[in-house]
Amino acid sequence: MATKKNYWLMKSEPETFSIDDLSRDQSTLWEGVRNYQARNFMMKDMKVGDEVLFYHSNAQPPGVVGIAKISKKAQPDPSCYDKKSPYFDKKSTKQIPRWFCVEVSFKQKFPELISLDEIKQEPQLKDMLVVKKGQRLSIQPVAENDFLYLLEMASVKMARE
DNA sequence: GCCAACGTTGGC
DNA sequence: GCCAACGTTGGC
Repeated sequence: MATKKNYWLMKSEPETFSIDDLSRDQSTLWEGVRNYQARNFMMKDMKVGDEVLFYHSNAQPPGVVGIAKISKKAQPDPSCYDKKSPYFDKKSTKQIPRWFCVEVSFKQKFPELISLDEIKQEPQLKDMLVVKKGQRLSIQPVAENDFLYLLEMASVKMARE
């Protein structure tokens, strides 16, 4: 069992749930993940205290808008039992839940987003999954170095203002 | 709105 | 277990 802190990138469409929504609510259950790879990251690898790059997808421009942290480990995703929810899944039962979600808490909103384009322009960040073509996973692991480098980019921007 | 890149489903 | 058809994601 790893004790070292892990880093992640989590995508959300701002029209559905933005960094401002998280800032207002302070914490949220990350419901609606219906991809096994993403689910497995939440179930197996995410720990309370892990830090998260909050990413706006389908946005103009798309990019990292702030920082969040994992505040509760994975639990069965309540939205898969809700017939009215777009995330309802009749194959998921209370006895054998198929989908899980973690709780994510607000940490910080960047004064200015780090756009996908800027990330692509940094040779340092070329291994980040988010810049790779066809990488659609909504939850991605992030290397510590890349996480820190991105924070540095955010603080440089801050200082410039 | 388009479409490439995937992931999932279901017939066989 | 293969694979075609279909659905989704998400940048552009």
